[in-house]
Amino acid sequence: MEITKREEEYLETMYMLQKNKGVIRVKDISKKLGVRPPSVVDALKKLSEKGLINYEKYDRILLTEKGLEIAKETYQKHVLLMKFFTEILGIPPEIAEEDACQFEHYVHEITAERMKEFAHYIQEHCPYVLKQFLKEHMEKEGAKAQKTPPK
Amino acid sequence: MEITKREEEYLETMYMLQKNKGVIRVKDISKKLGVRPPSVVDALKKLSEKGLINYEKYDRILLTEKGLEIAKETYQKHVLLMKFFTEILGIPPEIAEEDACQFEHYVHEITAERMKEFAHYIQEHCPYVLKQFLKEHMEKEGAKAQKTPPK
DNA sequence: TAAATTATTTAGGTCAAACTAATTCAGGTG
DNA sequence: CACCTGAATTAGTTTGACCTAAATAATTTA
Repeated sequence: MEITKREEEYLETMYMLQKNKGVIRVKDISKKLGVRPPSVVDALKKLSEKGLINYEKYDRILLTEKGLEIAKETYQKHVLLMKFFTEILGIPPEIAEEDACQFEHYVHEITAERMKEFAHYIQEHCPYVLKQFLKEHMEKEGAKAQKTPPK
Repeated sequence: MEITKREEEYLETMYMLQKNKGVIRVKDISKKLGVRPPSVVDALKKLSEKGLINYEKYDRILLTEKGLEIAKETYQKHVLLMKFFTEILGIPPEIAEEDACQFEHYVHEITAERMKEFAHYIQEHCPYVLKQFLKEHMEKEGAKAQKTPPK
């Protein structure tokens, strides 16, 4: 039983819903992933067969031990990538989000780990250089944001 | 006519074959992408319909203007990501290769661009810190490499 | 509690991307 | 030139991931 990238994404989404809303509903998964409810149900059936969630129709959805493990790993990579993209590279959150959402499913463990280490290392050893880099590159977006003036 | 990630990958592969071998053959695409020849032929037909290659069966394969453009863009992202992973993070080439091969199809323009700028910036403003970081992290792999002693 | 609304599920497709087995073509050799 | 081999192609399937339309269950509300 192989697990696909997309299934990983479903698990991660369910994990976050569980954390934030307390329950996992088809409708919310559907909204988060931008797919229609029937697609979610298809996915739930497969995940259930693979023993990654407990799912009986019209009943509440729960991640199993194994499912939770995968979801957490994925989520951690997501967080780590987000931090790197926003705090080191200064990428705007919405864009960083999309990049992280894809890369988290492909990136090797070693690369993810190294990105985290690098971030710490730079923040520790040359914080001013980093600050300067971010300042120079985030002015642009600041300017863009001004184009749609408040109020 | 949308172009898929996989089609982008086919185009990039063909571009590299063109550059390295002078001609593009089904067999070589097949080998590079790890798929069987019939799958390649399927892909070629679609790419042809989309006007990204010139393809008549049993005849030589050529990228069109548009196909070449996409191939080059993808290839450039690939190179840039490879540099970042190997020169900044110190990831071993084979692993960096796989990460780049996926991410190149998803990464936003701005993120890719920023990675390049960041690399230059760091190499310029704190080369010694970077050297030290790479040194510390590449010893491990050096050690691993020793496990299979030469000769 | 019966009716209306909303959520979920089933049934039946589509499309991309792969596969195997079988066929056709092209180039090189006896 | 006929044959052989390897490359390319066709035909027919499979699987993952999605969709729409229709049916069913659950929940809210009058």
